[in-house]
Amino acid sequence: MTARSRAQMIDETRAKLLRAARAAFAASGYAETSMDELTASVGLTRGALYHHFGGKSGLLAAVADAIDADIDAELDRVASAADGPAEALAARAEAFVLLTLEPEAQRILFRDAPAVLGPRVSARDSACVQALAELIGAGQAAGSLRPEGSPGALAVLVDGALNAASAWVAAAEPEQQDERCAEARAASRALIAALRTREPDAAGPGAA
Amino acid sequence: MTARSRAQMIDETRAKLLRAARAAFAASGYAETSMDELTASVGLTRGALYHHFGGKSGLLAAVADAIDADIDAELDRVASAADGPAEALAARAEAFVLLTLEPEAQRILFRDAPAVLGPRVSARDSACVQALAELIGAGQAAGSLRPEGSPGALAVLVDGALNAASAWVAAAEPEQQDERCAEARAASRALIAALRTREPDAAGPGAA
DNA sequence: TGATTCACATACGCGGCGTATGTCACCCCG
DNA sequence: CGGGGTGACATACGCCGCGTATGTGAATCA
Repeated sequence: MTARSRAQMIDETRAKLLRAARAAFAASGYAETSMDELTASVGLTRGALYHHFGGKSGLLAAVADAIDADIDAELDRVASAADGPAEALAARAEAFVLLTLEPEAQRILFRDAPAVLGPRVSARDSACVQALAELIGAGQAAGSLRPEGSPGALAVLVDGALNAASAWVAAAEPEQQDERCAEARAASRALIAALRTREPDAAGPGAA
Repeated sequence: MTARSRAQMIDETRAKLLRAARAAFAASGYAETSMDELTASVGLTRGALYHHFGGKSGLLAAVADAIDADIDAELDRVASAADGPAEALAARAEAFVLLTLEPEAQRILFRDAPAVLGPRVSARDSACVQALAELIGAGQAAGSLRPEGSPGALAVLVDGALNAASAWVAAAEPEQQDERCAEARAASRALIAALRTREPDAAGPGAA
């Protein structure tokens, strides 16, 4: 029983750091979060931090990865209900704006991580972008999405648009929040709709 | 002659700080730029910095404003040649991706400024977003752009998409840069084209 | 059971920021 | 035209936070 308690302790240490960092970064931001306080808050010191994550930015990267994975998983669940890539794309877009309104995504994924980790990292980051690219490619192949533009590039654009929409909503005063949210979702829907071919797949490819 | 040299000296001090900061922030990033070195490089001390800009972040804000204004002005020139809002929108989008490839825009406008100044500031920042919103509104009114989605929200989305496209190109390895750039421009064109109405303004509203 | 390794804690030094305070030149007004 | 006031900086101080080098005790393995 103690045989594996070693490995368990390690995992738990990592998990504690991750959880605390996720909360602290979301609440106070990366720069304003002291690693001394962070580690002390879970009964550790900075030594553990540097051992497991290599430094403050390594911790940020791990946190960002976790959040991105969570969001992507949730989007997958949402989109799996839709039939056809164009529908799935629309579903993902709509859900994305809502899912990323929390400080975790806003502050960590959209603000701090790109700045600290660099765009190269934050572009690759996205399981979300990957998923978008695949859906767009499938939609183009099925004829339900306009064929102009490569799936990869379009995915980047769409992801950027959705990120901006989400940030725009989150940046609103609480009173305007709901109004902006509706506006942003409508605009997102319009943008995705614009990418679809106007004639349904009349004589187009059959099943999707 | 010395009568106005006082005000001139002040302006020149500000300008020296601005210029040095613009170069240093673009080259090394905000966090890695020491204000001691920055001010010393133009023969001043941090005292001058805090006097004129209130602090490091104030300097960043001033630099970001300047860059944004430069880009917006250039985009205005480009778009003024186009006839009709939809054409102007397309022209701005295409030019935007190219104009923002330099480190000044990439590093300062897209990376550091949003993170340090906050999204509220960096959303408002954009003279560019304003311009997009006006063009979209005009295009919708003229019938050359699809009417779904509010101009304000769509402008945010389009701006986000273009920012992402630009960052995506800039993040590429030098060898892939040209290829990605072409791809990004094509995708941007496709996105804007998708927002246009397919039938020209056949029996639509007359004047803009 | 002893040596080794690993997961942390401790200790140190440095740089950078913000602020409080000082100083000197210019401006205004009597 | 000269003295007080104001503004544009420079100087000095203290603090915090990071990274790294080093120490230590417990668990693992031979």
